[in-house]
Amino acid sequence: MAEKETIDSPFWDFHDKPHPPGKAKIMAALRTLLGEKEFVSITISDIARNAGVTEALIYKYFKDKRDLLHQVLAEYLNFYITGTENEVRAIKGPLNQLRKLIWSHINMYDSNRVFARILLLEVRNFADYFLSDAYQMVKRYTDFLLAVIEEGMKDGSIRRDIPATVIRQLILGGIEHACLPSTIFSRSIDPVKTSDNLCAIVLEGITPRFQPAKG
Amino acid sequence: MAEKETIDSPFWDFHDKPHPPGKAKIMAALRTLLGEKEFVSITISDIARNAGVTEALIYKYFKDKRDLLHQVLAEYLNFYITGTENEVRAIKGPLNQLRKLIWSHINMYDSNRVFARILLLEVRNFADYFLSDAYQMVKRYTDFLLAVIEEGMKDGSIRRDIPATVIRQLILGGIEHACLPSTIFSRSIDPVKTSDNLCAIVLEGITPRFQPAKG
Amino acid sequence: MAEKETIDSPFWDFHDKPHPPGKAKIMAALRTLLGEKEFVSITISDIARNAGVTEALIYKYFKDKRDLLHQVLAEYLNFYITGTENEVRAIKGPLNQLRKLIWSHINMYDSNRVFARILLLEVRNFADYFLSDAYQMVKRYTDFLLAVIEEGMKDGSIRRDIPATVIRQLILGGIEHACLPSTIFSRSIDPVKTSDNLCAIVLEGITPRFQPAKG
Amino acid sequence: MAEKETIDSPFWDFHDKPHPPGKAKIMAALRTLLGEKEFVSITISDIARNAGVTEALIYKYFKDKRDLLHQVLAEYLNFYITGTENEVRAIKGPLNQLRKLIWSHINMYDSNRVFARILLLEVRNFADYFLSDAYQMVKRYTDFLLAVIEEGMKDGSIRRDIPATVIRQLILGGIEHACLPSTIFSRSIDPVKTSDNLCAIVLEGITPRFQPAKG
DNA sequence: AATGAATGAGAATTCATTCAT
DNA sequence: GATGAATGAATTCTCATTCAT
Repeated sequence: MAEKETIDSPFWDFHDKPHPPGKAKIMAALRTLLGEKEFVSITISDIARNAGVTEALIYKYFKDKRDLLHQVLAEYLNFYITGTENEVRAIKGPLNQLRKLIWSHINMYDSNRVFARILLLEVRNFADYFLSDAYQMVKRYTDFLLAVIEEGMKDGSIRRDIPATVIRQLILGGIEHACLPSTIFSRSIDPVKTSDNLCAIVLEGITPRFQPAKG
Repeated sequence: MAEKETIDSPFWDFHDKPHPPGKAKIMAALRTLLGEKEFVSITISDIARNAGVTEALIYKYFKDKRDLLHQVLAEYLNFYITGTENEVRAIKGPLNQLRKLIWSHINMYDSNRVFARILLLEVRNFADYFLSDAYQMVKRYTDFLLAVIEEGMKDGSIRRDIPATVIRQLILGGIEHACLPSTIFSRSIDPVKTSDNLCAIVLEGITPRFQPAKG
Repeated sequence: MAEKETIDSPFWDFHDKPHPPGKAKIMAALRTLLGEKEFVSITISDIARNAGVTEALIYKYFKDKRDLLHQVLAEYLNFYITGTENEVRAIKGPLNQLRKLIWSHINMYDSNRVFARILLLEVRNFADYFLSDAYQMVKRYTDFLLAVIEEGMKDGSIRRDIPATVIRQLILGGIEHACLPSTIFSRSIDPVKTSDNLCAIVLEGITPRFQPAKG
Repeated sequence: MAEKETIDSPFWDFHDKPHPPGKAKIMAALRTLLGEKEFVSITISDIARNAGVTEALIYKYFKDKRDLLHQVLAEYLNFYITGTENEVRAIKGPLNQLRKLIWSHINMYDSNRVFARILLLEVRNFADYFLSDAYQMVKRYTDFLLAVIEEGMKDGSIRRDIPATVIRQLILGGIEHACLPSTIFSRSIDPVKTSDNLCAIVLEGITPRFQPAKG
């Protein structure tokens, strides 16, 4: 998962126009605090103190507390999704690509609890999330996943009698199902084992097979 | 799961001395509100308004907001556990009893989302829960489960080389794993299918079997 | 200080018509609690709990919290003043009577911190005190003190060129001055030494003396 | 006692960086209210109303009600102590300095009842006082007093056979004893007479004297 | 680009008190 | 003579947010 980049430069530098220092400090502060407690119990005052800026500055850059969360999320998602897309494209064969995607996704949840919790828990109940850039990034990601599946249908490696969107739902649901409890109770996930298990079931189910001759 | 009783009389009437009207209204109000939003975002003022009482009355009957939650929980658990114990005792054979228990448990989570969410999510992070009556009820329940397992060991229907507490943990963990995601995202659970799956794995694993002759 | 009575029967039984049990328990509870904390931080609920009665009963017998305080005070003052008057009357000579009075007063403050604090601190800032029975008792006491002084003026043992009320004020002020710091900081008072010191100054000042022949 | 400064500029302007207007108004409001009633019965809402600010602003500048009290106190003490130190240093001879110190102290209690009451009564029962800046100022003051005494020992004007700290305790205890009742009952103190009396006893006791030849 | 000052709305909790029975 | 149920007004404190500079 893009080890190169994380060593040279963290994902929050990955921008055309880098953030002004204050904005960057604020986002970093929220990231830090999310590692310590839930979003609801993080206060603007916490964030400001942690960032070494005044509370007012937060409202210069962000509409409100949730907007800050969404921007932090979008930034991370942009980093993760862009990286993953590139890596996946470098692989041959839709099934192998799916494997890679599933592993990457689970591995991301495991190695980045903060974002796992935000994505799986904090963000979904609020309407404004679905209007945010972060949600746009997620859509870009699921569109990419869909494209991989459709590619597999086109080249015959994935059965065509189940709608691609259903298959996508199955995969995303499976990942979620596998990672949610660990995320909630802060247990670690074994990404290899978990993705292997999931692939065993899912890939088995979606690949076409010889019709066994009846009778 | 004691359908009969829920028709004639709801579980919150199940008491020798019924609650004073105000207390009952408060508990009912919390139950209602928990169906609408998370515990953290329910305010005392919400509860009071919903119950049609003053905020002060809540503090007459409950130490604080969490104590109210625990009492609501304890009341429900008392109802559920007592009912389940009776039904399970009426069944012959520890394995059948386990089956019944597992199904009841999952079915309770499915048909009572509010309590499922409280038990699986809201309550665990706070120390005072473990001092509450509600937790005592849970302990009574898990003791009962343990007793069923031990009974099975005694009569030979459950293997004796795994500690009973480990088996219990396996069952409870399996139930949790199966129900948590549905609970969080308010999806419905298919209790029969879910418990069948779980039983298939668990019961298979804990019943003794003929040693296949080697070679 | 009336040891006999305190052994046979405590002062709160000293009434023509004894209190109904609930009332007695309430007053006893306040007395107890005053030994533990300030009046302001004693709640009606504290008192009720301590007395083993309901809060409502307190309002059956007392207009409000301060009225309860005043009644407790009045009861004690009645006991103390009646006892002291009798003892003082049994003594011959106004100067000896004054001595006795001063000692008794100081000794009461020392051996009964609760009442010392109430009288010296809690009660004075509130207008309703001066309308209470307790204040009437205090007036009876200071009247008695005045009478002793006037008796001394009549029989020539006390000088007549200072108004009796001024002398009384001197005595009461002296007692207060001597006892207040100990009361506030919960130090013990040595009644004998303290009253001896006070008498040395006061009695010296108020007794008539030979006019030294001038020049 | 630095009369000059109190005319030109009140002590609460004595700072390098003056307080923000809101903070100053809050502190002034508490000072005012302390002249009217006890600290315990002054509410945050009282203070805010009196200062013409919102209650929330109080918590911007002060941790809580007691912290506000301590800061008000510290500010006054800083003013008083600094002024007194300077005046005392301008005097020659430790005994004269002690005289000045004692008079200043008593005079301060007399002319500034509000602070006298806080220092003598309100503040002592609470642990956090002893962690406050105000207490640090008091310590600075008593250290200064000790230094004067030790200076006197060095130059032979104060006897060396009593520990300096004991002498200090004697002086401070004497002042307290002399001022407490007047403070509580809002009577005025005569600083000259009171300090003369105190000095008569104390200075007499601590100066070395010719040993009278025995026999 | 950033700050300092201030706010309004509302959170949990406390407490003296009332009243019908 | 005593209780059980309930209240209203206050209290301390929190927090997201705004705005002039």
